[in-house]
Amino acid sequence: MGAIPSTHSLSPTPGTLADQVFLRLREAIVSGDLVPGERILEPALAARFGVSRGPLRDALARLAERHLIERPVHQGARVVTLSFPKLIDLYHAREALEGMACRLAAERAPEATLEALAALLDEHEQGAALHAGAAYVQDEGDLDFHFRIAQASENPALIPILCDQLYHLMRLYRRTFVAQGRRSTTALREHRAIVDAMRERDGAFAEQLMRRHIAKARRNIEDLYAAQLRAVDTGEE
Amino acid sequence: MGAIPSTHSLSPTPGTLADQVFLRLREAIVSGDLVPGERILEPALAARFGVSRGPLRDALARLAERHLIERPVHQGARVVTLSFPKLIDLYHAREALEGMACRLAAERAPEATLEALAALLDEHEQGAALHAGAAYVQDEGDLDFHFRIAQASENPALIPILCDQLYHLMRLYRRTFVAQGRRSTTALREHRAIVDAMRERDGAFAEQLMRRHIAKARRNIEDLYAAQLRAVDTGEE
DNA sequence: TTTTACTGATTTGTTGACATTATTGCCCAG
DNA sequence: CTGGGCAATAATGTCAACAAATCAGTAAAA
Repeated sequence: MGAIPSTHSLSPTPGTLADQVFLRLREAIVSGDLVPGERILEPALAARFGVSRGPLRDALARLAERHLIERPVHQGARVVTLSFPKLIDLYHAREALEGMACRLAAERAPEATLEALAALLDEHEQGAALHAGAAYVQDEGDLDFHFRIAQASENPALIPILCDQLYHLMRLYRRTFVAQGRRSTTALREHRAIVDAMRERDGAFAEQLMRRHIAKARRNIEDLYAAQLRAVDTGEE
Repeated sequence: MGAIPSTHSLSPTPGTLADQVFLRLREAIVSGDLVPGERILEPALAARFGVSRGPLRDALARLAERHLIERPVHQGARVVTLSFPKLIDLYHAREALEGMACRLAAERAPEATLEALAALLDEHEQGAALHAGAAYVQDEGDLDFHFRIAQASENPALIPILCDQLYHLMRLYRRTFVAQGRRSTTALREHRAIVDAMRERDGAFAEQLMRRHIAKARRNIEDLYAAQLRAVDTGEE
C-alpha cells in the first residue's frame, strides 16, 4: 500500500505527541475514517490515541484553524460538514491561487523541476493506458500534479495555503462527492499544455491555462450537480 | 484606529479564555507590542494575561497555524521574523486572491454593499483632502478597502485566508517596513476605478484592475527596496 | 585561548484532577 | 400519547503539578 517509503530508520518520534495526533487525526478525517459532521469526543479519542487530552486539544485547535473541524464553544468538535456550494467556493479559490502558483513556477522554478513535472505526466499517461478509466488513481494523480506545481512556485505564502489547507479539503471532497466526472484524458491533455507553457517560461500563458483548466473542472461539477438536482426534482428517489 | 466594525454591543465574554488570549496576543503581535523574532516565554505570558498555560498554549497553536509565530519543538515560541522577500511573496498571493475576490464581489455582492464601498472611498477622499499625505490613516484606509472587498466576495474559502491570515500579516509588515511609499492619491484613483467596474458588474475587468493595483504596489516596494540596497552598497551607514 | 564536558536551572510537553456548561433521560402535566 | 421541565450524566474549559529536554554558566583539558 503506502507509496511513501517507510522512513523506518530514524523515526522514533516525529516531533511532539501533539504533532503525531495532529497528523493521525488529519489523515483520519481526510481518509473518511471520521465521517463529516461526526461529533468528536475528546475523552474517547484521547484513549484511542493513547494520549491525554492536552496534546489532543492542541491538535484540535490546529485542525480547527485549517477548517477541517468546527469547534463551537462548549459544544465540542465536529468534523467539518461539506456542501456543494462550499466545493464550488473551493474551486474559485484554487483557480486564483493555483493560477498564480503556475505563473510563478514558470518564471522561477529550476529546469529540473519542470522536467520532473513532464515526467510525472508520462507516468500518468502510461497509468491511464494500462487500466483505462481507473478513476481513483487518476484523481490522486491529478491532485499530485497540482500539489507539485504549488510547491514549484517557491512562494512560502502560497504553498501552505494550497498544500496544507486546500489540498486536504480537496481530498476530503473527493471521498465524499464520489461522482467527480470522468475527464481523465481531457485533463491529461490540459496538464500537458500547462507544462509546455511552463517550460517555455511563459508565466502569463501558463497561469491562463491553469485557470481555464480549473474553471472547466468546476463547471463540469456544477453541471453534474444541476443534473442531479433535476433528477431529484423529478421525483427520483 | 480600529476601522474594523466592532461588535461591541454585548461582549462580556467573547467566548472562551483561549479565544480571548488568542485575540489579545494577535493584537499584541500585529501592533508591534511584541517585536518580531522575540522569544515568547509561556509562564511569563500566562501570568501577564492572568490565565494558566493551558489556554495560552491553545492560542499559541492557533497563532502558529496562522504563521504569526514559529514554534520549533522544545525551543519555545518566537514571533515570526519578517523579510523583504516574504513581503513580496505576500503581495503575489494577494494579487491572486484579492483579484478573484473582486471578481466574485462584482458578480454576487448586493447593490448596497457596492454603494457602501463607494461611500467609503468618499470618506477616504475627504480624509486625504484634510490632512494631505497623512500616511498612516491612508494606509489603514487602504487595508480597510481591501478587507471589505474580500468580505463582499461572499466566498467562505477566500474570506478566512484574506481576512484572518494575510490581512494581519500585512498590518504587521506595515508597522515594520515603515517606508511603504506615498501613493495615496494614485491609489485612491485606482480604488475608484475598481469600484466603478464592480458597480457595472464587470467581474473580469474588476479583477484585472485589482490585480494591476496590487502588482503596482508590489513593484513600488521592490523599487524602494532596490534603491535602499544600492544606498547601502554605496557605503551609506 | 579556545574548546569541551558537566551541572544547575529554567522551560517546554504532558498528565490528571476540578469547575462549569451542555446533553440526556426521566417524570409529570396536559 | 405527547410535550415541557427537571435532575443526573457526561463533556468541555481550565488549572496546577510532573517529566523530559534545552539553555546558561562553570570548570577542566587541549
